[in-house]
Formats: sequence, C-alpha cells, structure tokens
Amino acid sequence: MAATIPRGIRVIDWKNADKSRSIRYRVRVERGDFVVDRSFSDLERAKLFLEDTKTPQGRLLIAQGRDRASLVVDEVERLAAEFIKEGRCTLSHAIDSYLRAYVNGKLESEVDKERVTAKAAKARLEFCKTVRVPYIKPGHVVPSGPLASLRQFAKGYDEKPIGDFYIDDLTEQETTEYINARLRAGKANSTIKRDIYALQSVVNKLRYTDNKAWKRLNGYNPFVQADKSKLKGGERRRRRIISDAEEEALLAELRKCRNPEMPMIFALAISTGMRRAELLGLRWSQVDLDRGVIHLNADQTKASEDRMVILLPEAREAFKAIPQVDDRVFHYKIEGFKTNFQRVLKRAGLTDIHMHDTRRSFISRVLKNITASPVAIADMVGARSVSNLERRTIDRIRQHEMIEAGAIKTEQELRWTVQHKDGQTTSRYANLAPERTE
DNA sequence: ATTCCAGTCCGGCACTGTTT
DNA sequence: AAACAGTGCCGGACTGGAAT
Repeated sequence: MAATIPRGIRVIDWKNADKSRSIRYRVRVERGDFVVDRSFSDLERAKLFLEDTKTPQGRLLIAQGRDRASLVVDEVERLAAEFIKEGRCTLSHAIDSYLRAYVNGKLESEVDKERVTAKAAKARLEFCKTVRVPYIKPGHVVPSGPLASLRQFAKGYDEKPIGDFYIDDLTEQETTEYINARLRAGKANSTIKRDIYALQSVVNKLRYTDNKAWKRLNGYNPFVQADKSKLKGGERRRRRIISDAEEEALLAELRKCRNPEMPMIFALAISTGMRRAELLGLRWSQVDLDRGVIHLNADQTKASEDRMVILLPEAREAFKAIPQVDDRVFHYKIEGFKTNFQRVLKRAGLTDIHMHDTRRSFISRVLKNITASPVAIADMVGARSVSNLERRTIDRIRQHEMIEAGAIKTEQELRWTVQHKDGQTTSRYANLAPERTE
C-alpha cells in the first residue's frame, strides 16, 4: 500500500553494500533563520516533525531538542528496553526518568540557585547508580537460617552496580548492602543518608514517572526499609556566631577586594539575616527602601514561601550605598562569590567562619536586644500551634506594623523576618547565643 | 527531643581570565 | 610572572520544617 507522502517529506531509498535496502524519510526546512535537516526511519515521526516546524512553539521545541518526534523516539527506546523485560524497570531507568521529569529541565536554568541544586542532584544520582552491591545470582540458593551470615561464601554470590538491579528485585537486603558498601568506602553517615533518601525519592516518584513499574512494587520501597541504624546518631548542628571583632576584621579584609560587592554582600547578610542564595538572587524591584522592606518570592527562599524581610536602620544604610546599575542588586554567581569569600577568610585568618554563620549571628544579636519581650525564649518552644487562616491574617497586619516601626521588638517578629516557622528552629540558634542581657 | 527528608551551603581543586 | 578573580565540579556537611 502506497502511503501518501506529504509535501515537505522526501523518501530516500538506497541500496546498502550488502544489497539490503534502506528507506528513510527526510524533512528539510529552510525558512529564514530556521534551518533543519533530519531524516527518520518512520514516516509517522517524520510527519510529526514536519508539523512541528510549522509553528513557532514547535520550532522552539526543535531548537531545544524537545520536539514531539524526538521525545517519541526517546520514549519508544525506553519503553522497548523495559518491555523486553516484561515491563520491568531497572533502578538506573528509574533514576533517568526522575532526572528527566524533575531535574534536567533546571540544568540550564537562569536562576542560579536552581541550576546549582539541579547539577548537584544529578551528580549524586548518577554516582549512586554505580555503587556495587552483592547479591545471589538467580538459580542459586539464598542461604538462610544458620547459614545466613555466611552469605558471601555461598554459591552464586556476586556483586553488580545497584543501578543494574530491577527495582522489584531490590529488597531491604540489597539496600542495606548499599549502606554497608558506602560505609566500607569510609563515607560519612550524613553522605550515605543523602544517597538513601535521594534514591527513596526516585522510587516514590515512579508513581508519576513510570506508573507501571510503580504498580509492580505495590507500595513497597526498598530504600524506606533499608537498615539505617548504622547511620544514626544525634544530628550535628553548627553553633558558630561571628563576634563584633571578627566582623570588623573580616569587613576590613573584604573592603580590600577589587570587587566592591564583597563587603556589601557580607554587611547585608549580617544585618538582615538573609541567606546567601536569597541575597545573590535579589533584584532592586524587590527592595522597598522607603518602607524599609524586601519582598522575597517563594522560589527564592528555602522554605518555598514568600516572605518580607525588614530592613533595620543599619541594613537600610547599607542598601543606600549600593549603586544601581541594573535590576540585579549583586552580580556574583553563587560559586564565584563562595570561592572569593573563601579566599578572603583565609587572608583574614578566620578560616572557621561560614557564610551561613551571618544568619545565626544576626538572630543572636537581635535576640540580645529584645529585652522588653514578655515571652521568654524557653516559652517559644511551646508556643507554636495556631496557624489557621485567621491567625495568618493577624500576623500579616502585625508584620506591616513592624515594618512601619522599623524595628524588631519580639521573637515573633524576628521569626517572620528570618522565616523560621516556629520557636523550635529559632531556639536552635537562641540556645547558642551569648548570654542575653535580662 | 530526636529523627526524617530534602534543600542548601561548604572546602578543595582545576581551569581560565584579568589586573598589578 | 605573580597575584587576584570568576566559574564549575565533587564529595561532604549543615539547615529547615515536620513527623515521631
């Protein structure tokens, strides 16, 4: 049957050296700046591609390699690989699906924070695939009972990268072996925890990335069941607070930098309590110097909720000193600032200071000044229940009152500005602050 | 109060570009 | 050429909010 070939697609029919014949469908389009030339073995995909070249959206997708024809090819190859194995899916496949759905799109993000996070997530998961885990080959008896502990001497004992396992073959035994393998490699508990939780998330997200594979698991997630007891131990919390003398010394060193943004960024960090990524991503349109407030959008904060940061007089002055060249307040990328800050710390002989310590220092300083508050810090831990809509409305009004006053007078107001949801989090800082003047 | 989980930040290093 | 800067990667560690 002769399929009709639409205008725009040309059939290429050639004879190979081994006398076999190949037919491909070539789509070649040149319209102004838009030039593509691609051939397909499947006419339907060629038609799909041709269609995409005809709309602006389609051309954009083609430029990004995300046009329908390409995606169909990707998907077909992936499905083919999985159907061969009775619809089963390896952990590597699941990780790839996860990266495609949740991470890859952010690798080229304009938002610095997003890009850095996406790259780190991808690197971690790609590495996790390769960790070798022992198992008993199919067809051999898995030792149990008194012989269970002699597993590694059993017939059929072998090891392979955890990514090569089919997910429904993974049990808590394999995932626990993963933990053991990483421990043997001398990795820190917190690092291994990060691995396990990342993989756990990959399996959970199968529900959305590969529903068929997810249903096979029937709610079972081998990483949830892994024996994490060896990874336990009180979680360490950093306690460092920057003293006034240290701040002075550091500022002096920062002022010697060629880039005048260095001291400004640090000064603002310690006078607003803002996080590094929040400061570096800040735009002038978000800064209201007249009212003395910064509006942060939800996608800029760690808590993924928007918030208002009050500018105390010190911070307000600091902002006024910054020249406005374009909408960005600072022009560093995260990595650039980090490295330079590191070098300055070294020069100042203050190598045990971290950038995030500015946040802790800000909180402890403000707490020291809140002497009129009726609420003792100890009480803060208990008072964290009401958060219904009505309360939120009242909070909003009080936040505006605080900004009007240009000062932070209570712990609650402090929490608003640093975006701690409850006294629990702030108290982690508060307990570590220097003695409060009662 | 501790643990879970995911988001964010850290030091060290390599490489490249710019200023002194 | 030496010092200073900017960017990116990697394995590791800390943080924030909620569950236990």
